[in-house]
Amino acid sequence: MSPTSPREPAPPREPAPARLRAIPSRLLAGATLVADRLVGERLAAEGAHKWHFAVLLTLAEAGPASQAELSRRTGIHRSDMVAVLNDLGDANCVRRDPDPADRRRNVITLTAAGHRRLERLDALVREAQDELLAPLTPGERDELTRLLTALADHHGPAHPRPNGRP
Amino acid sequence: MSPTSPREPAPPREPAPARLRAIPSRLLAGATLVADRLVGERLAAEGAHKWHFAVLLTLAEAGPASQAELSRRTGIHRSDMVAVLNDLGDANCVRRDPDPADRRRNVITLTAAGHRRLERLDALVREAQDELLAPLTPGERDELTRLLTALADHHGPAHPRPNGRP
DNA sequence: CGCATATCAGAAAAACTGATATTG
DNA sequence: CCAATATCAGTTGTTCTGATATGC
Repeated sequence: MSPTSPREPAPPREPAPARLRAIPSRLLAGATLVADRLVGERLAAEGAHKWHFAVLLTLAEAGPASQAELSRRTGIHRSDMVAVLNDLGDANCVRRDPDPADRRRNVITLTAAGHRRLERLDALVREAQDELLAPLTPGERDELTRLLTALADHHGPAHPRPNGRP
Repeated sequence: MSPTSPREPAPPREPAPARLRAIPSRLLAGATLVADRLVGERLAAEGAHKWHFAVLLTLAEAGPASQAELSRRTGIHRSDMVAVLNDLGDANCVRRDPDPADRRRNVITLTAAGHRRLERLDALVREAQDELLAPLTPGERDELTRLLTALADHHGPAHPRPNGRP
């Protein structure tokens, strides 16, 4: 049950070469790994995944939407959105009603329970961010966020995109 | 063959909610996705993966090592190291000799061809970093690297670690 | 015996592909 | 007829688990 239970005795680490440690893409990957673990462990303790949080927050901020809209806004693939909404629906966090104006669509709406659930998950996610950024001063945290936002703005929405493989 | 060939017509993007976009762990994940694509595409064009680069660089900087040492230094799992070294061995980039002092170990050594291969891959990786960091000034690039290094130093080696799942 | 090493076979998680039926 | 939507079934990629044989 405890999400913080390493079962292997923490392998002794040997130092990675300095040149390897200084490569930005590797630093990013490492930080993302830590961040995903901090967020994931906390959400898992509540039986949730980051997808649920992303969908709930998107509904709260942008209002009811079709599944395709939610997919584009959160970056979760349309095929995977179905299961996420099944989970949220089973927990009565969202309603899924056919759109009378366009009967291909389902209108996904946040319920009161969904809003409460979001508040709980949001607290956990904020906690995780605090632990992640603990070694930085408040000014440095803002600066990091600013720099990462600049990267996101420049490179476009960094959601998973279609594979460019033949 | 072209690694930059999106085959789906680039789906129209709807804006992600501001609160979602401002979460550091999500910004990190997005930047990592972009970074991995930039690096991966370039290396794939040479028939390489980031693992090959990491192993070659580690050998060049820290000298010959056993597979277990390489695994701990690069963060690549021991089980996966085998295939990576098979690839590098097939391309004559490394030699894999039994260690006379400890016959459980293989001593992995960088060859001259491996060193040339590293130089080529290193140029591609540097290129990718430049494209990734293009929107930032040189000062900002250093600052980003500094902040990410602080995170890495604080949270320990951010290599994939054993799963804390029962 | 316990522990590390190299290796292999396969599970698990995540993202993606492709097909389908339905509706605009 | 073509485009979008929701859904399902299956594939690819990567990482991790578990087991084995060997040697310290």
